[in-house]
Amino acid sequence: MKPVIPSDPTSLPVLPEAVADAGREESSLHDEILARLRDYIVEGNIPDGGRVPERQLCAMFGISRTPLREALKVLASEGLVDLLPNRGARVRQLSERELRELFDVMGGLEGLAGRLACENIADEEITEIERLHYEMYGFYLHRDMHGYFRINQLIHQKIVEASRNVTLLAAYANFAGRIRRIRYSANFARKRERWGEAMREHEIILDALRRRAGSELSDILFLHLRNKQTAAIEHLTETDAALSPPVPA
Amino acid sequence: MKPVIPSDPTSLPVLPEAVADAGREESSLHDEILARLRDYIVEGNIPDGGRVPERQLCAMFGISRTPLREALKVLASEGLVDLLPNRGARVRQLSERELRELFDVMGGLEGLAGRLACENIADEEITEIERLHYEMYGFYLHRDMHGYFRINQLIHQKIVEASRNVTLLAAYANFAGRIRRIRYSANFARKRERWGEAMREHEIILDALRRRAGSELSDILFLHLRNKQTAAIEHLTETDAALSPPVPA
DNA sequence: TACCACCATATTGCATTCAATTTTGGCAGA
DNA sequence: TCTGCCAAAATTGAATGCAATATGGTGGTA
Repeated sequence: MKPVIPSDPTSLPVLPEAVADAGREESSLHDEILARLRDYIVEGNIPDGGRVPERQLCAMFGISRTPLREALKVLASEGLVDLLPNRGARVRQLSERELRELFDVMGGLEGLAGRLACENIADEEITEIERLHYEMYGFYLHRDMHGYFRINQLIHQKIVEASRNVTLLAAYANFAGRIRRIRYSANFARKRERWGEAMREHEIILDALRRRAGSELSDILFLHLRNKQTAAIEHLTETDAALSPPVPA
Repeated sequence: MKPVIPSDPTSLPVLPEAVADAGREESSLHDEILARLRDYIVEGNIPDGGRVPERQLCAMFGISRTPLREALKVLASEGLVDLLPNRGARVRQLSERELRELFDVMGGLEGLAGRLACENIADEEITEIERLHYEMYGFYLHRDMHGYFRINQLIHQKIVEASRNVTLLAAYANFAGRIRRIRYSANFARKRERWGEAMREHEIILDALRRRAGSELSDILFLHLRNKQTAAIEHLTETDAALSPPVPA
């Protein structure tokens, strides 16, 4: 008398987790679905502006429509999808303007994080970030973009964590999720010259953090994100123009 | 065979809107319920940490549990309520720590708004804010706290709007909603000395805005909110100690 | 041939229903 | 009287069903 019978594997592609997670009778199916659906969308499995077919996803996840619809409402409030009355959900496609806005908000949040971090960070955390910084510098010298980016993300994450503000951390994660789709493609957009510039900015960031100059760190972090914004927008408009004609509403 | 029979008015208090809104067959019932429920909670109709009784609210709003539960999920993602598995929703009671964090995030967002406003604000908008500023100063001189506060909120709102960033505007509104309950009670917490201090800060804010000194404005706005934070926390701990013993989980 | 009206189908929104977990009340035993 | 346990009631989580709206296709007319 299992409550959820995983949908017939022969009829529709069932994601592996649908079966694998049967073991962990944790808390709520809703949260599970929410996280899975968010990942599914963020990872780009549905084209920009494409419909999010309720019934199909239900079959895929092996659940009924109720928890899926709840998850969709939450994702809509997070800004990942648009919910048209009586016309279903569509994955929200970010206009260039929204992308700019998101980067600016991320910049503001990181700036805030830096300011707060200067108040609260422990010396050994600074040491850890210094270590990461030099590790990243190594990747820069070896022109290892992948490694560079991994450490880069980690440093920013460490700064946000050092703010000791879990509310900020959650908001940051939320906004980061919204641009993650873009970031995937923009990761390797960095022109060489921008790369060096970013590296220099990171040195200033580290310096300000060492001196615990909150206001200064706030400024440089915002500017750092602004420059990321510019690079991402440039990359996006280039690839957009090359690849995808505007999707009809 | 009407699908929804509005609950018997004699049995439970039905909010007036439940009947009044029958006329405007607008879009989704869900959004309507979401907004109404959010207001209902924000306005403090449910005690801090108290249970949010699904069935009772359904009766009150005259709907079934499905849309209400959807709304609850969204409110949970907004941080207004906690959702305990199999144990229903409780209005999230803000710890002092969370309150501090929220004020800091608000400060960060306002600081960001100020920075962006300096880039984008039109001259006539500055003139308008100046006008509001002097109007507020009048209320200050006449010791009219209510009027002062109204204009104060308006000025901050105008700055956020001048950022020309609707994403930021939405995030700001979200966080503002979370502390609105507190603000209601903290509105009149301002000590006289703090009041003068706030007024001086506002003059610096206006000055930085006039000179479009973004980084400077960002700093002062954050500090301004920090001072508000301190005042609110002081007020809250005072009244908390006086009025309410800690609510058991 | 192009355009519009109309009908069949699919999809969505919400209510209802059912299973499962928690909570409560009571009872027995210490 | 207090404690532990068990059963009944209440409440939640998820599935299903039904009405309303959108979608897509067909036929008729200009």
